[in-house]
Amino acid sequence: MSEGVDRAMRVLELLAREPAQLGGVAADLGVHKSTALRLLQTLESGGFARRTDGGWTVGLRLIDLAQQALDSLDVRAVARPHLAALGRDCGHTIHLAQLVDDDLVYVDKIEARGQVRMYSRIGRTAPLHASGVGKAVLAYRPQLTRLVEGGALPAYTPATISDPAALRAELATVAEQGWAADDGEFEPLITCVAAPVRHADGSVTAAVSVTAPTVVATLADLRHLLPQLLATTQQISRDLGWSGP
Amino acid sequence: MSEGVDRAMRVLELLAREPAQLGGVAADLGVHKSTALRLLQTLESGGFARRTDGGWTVGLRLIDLAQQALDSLDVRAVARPHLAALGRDCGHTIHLAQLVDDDLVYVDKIEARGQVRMYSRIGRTAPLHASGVGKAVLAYRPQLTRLVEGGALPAYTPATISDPAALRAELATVAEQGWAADDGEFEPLITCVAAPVRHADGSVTAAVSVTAPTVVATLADLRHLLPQLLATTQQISRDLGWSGP
DNA sequence: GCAACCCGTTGCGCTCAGCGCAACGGGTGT
DNA sequence: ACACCCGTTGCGCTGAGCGCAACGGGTTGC
Repeated sequence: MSEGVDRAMRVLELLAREPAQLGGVAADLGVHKSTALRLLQTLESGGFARRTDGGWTVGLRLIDLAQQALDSLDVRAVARPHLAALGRDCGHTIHLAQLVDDDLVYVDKIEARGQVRMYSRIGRTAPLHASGVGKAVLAYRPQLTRLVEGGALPAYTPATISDPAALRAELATVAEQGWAADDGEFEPLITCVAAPVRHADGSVTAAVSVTAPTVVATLADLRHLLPQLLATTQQISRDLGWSGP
Repeated sequence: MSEGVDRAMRVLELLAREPAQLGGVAADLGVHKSTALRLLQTLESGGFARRTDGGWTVGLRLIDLAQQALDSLDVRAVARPHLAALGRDCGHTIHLAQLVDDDLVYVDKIEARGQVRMYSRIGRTAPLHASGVGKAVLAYRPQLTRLVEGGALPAYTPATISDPAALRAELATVAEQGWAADDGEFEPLITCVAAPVRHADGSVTAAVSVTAPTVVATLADLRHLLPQLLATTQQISRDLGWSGP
């Protein structure tokens, strides 16, 4: 474990939240100002941090590298045009989430018209038991389902499914119908429908969702979009080499 | 200068390009495998690197932090809905580039329908003398123009303006007409029109462009979109607090 | 089935990279 | 003019981090 590198990551976590002055960085790390300064100077030399009027902020090289890493994800590259088309057709926010180890991470997002604020952001994880994309993936991964059921099922809203038996029943329904819904289970007043994306070998490691605030579209409204959603995820799956049902 | 942190940044540069095995990382850094392994383990503990079947790759925490840093850019948040609307209206790729110190960096991009490959990517810098957004910013920043003219003006294509006097004349035209064009000056067969974005104090530190391959739209075609582009950049400027001409 | 090879990994002794301290220059506020 | 705070640098000291040697495991070739 490298102490300097650990500190550097903590600095970047801090600066991503908001710019900070040297004294604030030193205090946050619990080191002398000269130590913090040298660390920031090193990060600056690599483009990972930069100076602003107010102090220090995240450097653009970090942003460039992150974008490069995102662009190299196969699923995202293949899915992008399909997601864009679906977004144009239905006018709602579209998400693509991919399983990474045991976490489901948003890797693409087509935002709807108008300023709709929601939790999801590229790079953030989706709760497996309390999101449409999460349930759309869990329904086809029994081993991961057991892992999730064996852990805590936090109740984010009154609608969250926190009972393992209820979750199992819900996932059986999802598997049967081929899609999942989220009716305010993670964020109140945000609903979505989601469907799984299959890899060439048929395994499910990603999912797509159509999401909207309930003032814009109710779950019933979104269900009308299931044909387009399913067509989209099947097309993405075929483009990934899946030979179909 | 922290050697460990410097190495960590170099590892991330490597992994963003493509996943690598431990031996490859050690060789690239010029250190022992045990040293490289400990460094990777540290990065993994912070979520900046993760293991894959093939070795090591960039971790999703890095992507999340980068997205968070992007989301905190005022210009981007304000501009986003306007760029989306412009993209819908004209059907071409829209860029937002912001000046950071003396570099102009793409901070947002609305991609057109269809798979159009071009150099620009969020996080990458645009060449100031050889791009529409670059010239749209330079035209209003005499000091930066002097800096650019005093340096090299690389010729990326036969159309690149490499002569300082010719660039000065071009920038005078841009200032007069209020917009810039790029007719294959950076990438052959890629054209755009661009206009500056003003901050509350009237200064120019960002620009928006409408870009297309010439097989899709010629420069003459894009010029027809100038009214919408100018309306968009003026609206963004007003939303940033600019009181107008 | 066995040997050779390569991978990732860990414990440990040694040393120099990185630490905090003290001092500095500069800007701001009273 | 003085006090305060900021960012910054040189330097002596020490423990964090280095490479080495050895390990376990998987794969390949014979």
